[in-house]
Amino acid sequence: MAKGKRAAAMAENRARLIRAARAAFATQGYADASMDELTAAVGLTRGALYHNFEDKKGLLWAVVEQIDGEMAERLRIVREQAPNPWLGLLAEGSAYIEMALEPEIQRIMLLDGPAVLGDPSKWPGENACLDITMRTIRALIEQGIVKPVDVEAAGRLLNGAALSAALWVAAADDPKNVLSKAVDAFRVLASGLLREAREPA
Amino acid sequence: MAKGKRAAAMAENRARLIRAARAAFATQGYADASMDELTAAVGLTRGALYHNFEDKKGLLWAVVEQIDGEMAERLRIVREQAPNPWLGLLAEGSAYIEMALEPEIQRIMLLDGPAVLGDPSKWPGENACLDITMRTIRALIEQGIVKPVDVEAAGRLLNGAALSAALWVAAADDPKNVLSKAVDAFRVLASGLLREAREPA
DNA sequence: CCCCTTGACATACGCCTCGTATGTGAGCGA
DNA sequence: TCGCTCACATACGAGGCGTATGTCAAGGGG
Repeated sequence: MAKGKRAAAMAENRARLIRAARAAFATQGYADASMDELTAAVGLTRGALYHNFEDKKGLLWAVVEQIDGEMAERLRIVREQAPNPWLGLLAEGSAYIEMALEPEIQRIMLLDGPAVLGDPSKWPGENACLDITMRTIRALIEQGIVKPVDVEAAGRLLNGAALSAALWVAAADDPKNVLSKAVDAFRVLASGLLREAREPA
Repeated sequence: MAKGKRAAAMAENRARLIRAARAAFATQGYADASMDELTAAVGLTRGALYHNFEDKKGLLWAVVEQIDGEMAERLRIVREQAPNPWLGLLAEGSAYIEMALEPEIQRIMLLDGPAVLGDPSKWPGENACLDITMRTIRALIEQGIVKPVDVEAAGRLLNGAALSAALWVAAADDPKNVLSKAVDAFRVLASGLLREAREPA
């Protein structure tokens, strides 16, 4: 039981730093987040940071990977609960839009992440959200519900549309009203993928 | 003739600083661009910068406004050259995607801009690109070509899809091939807006 | 013609932050 | 028990931003 005492403590501290970083990055933004304050908030110093992570960017990488995994899991659940694949795709889109309303996701994943770490399509973990969308589209094409479009292209554009919608909703004075408009528009655009003009039951 | 000698020189210096900032921000990114180097590159010092602009962010604001205006003008020309409004909308989308391939636009307008200045939908100049797209959609709805969707919602999602496509193309190893896939997918999504399943001649 | 004000810019300074190099004390093997 | 290792703290240097202060040309009044 006294086996990995050091390692366990280190993992605990890593987790604490990541938790603090999520909060700091989300509220102050990456650039304005001070590593001194961040580490002190969990009773450590910058020494711990640069021992556990490569640098400030490395900490952001860790945060992004964690959030990315959480988002993918949530999207997976939403899709599996839908009555059919097509509605699953639409539900994914809505869920994505709603997730992007959360300040943490918006700030870290959609604003600072791309600016600091570069294009999300090159992130390791392959941007799990996109991966799920693509899988759904592929399945719909195989079932003949969706036109035989390029899967990656369609997935990326759909995600982009949802993201844009989310940012719009997030910045709106009247989020509820705007949210419904955004979801409607998303469905209209997505319907362009359908082989038949009418949606499947 | 010797009337506004001071003012003219100042305008000239302002323009030079903005030009230098466009280059520096595009190549190094906003955060890594040193104001000392930037001003020295045009034979000035930071004193001139903080006299002409509020601060580093203020310089970015000026750069963003300038680029935004240029993009709007280019989009306007593309739209006007199209044979009909619907093709104009598609051409705008393609043009937008292609513009986002330019490192300057990509880095400043799509990455650092939103991260530093906040959501683009709140930028003054109203994000002229979006404005044009919305006007086109409104006209198409009035002509009965496009479904009566919410104009702003449709415009924002279309722009978002195009933006996402652009980032994808920009980061691709094989830009040419990916570009055509992206444009195809954009047209498929846009076709969801059509009242009739088939495109107008 | 001189002086004085104004404004555009340069210079100098303080503060903060990041990254690294060095110190230190607890844990684990021999 | 001795000593090595490693996780972390401390100390230091470099650089960047923003501001306060200095300076010199341009223009107006006497």
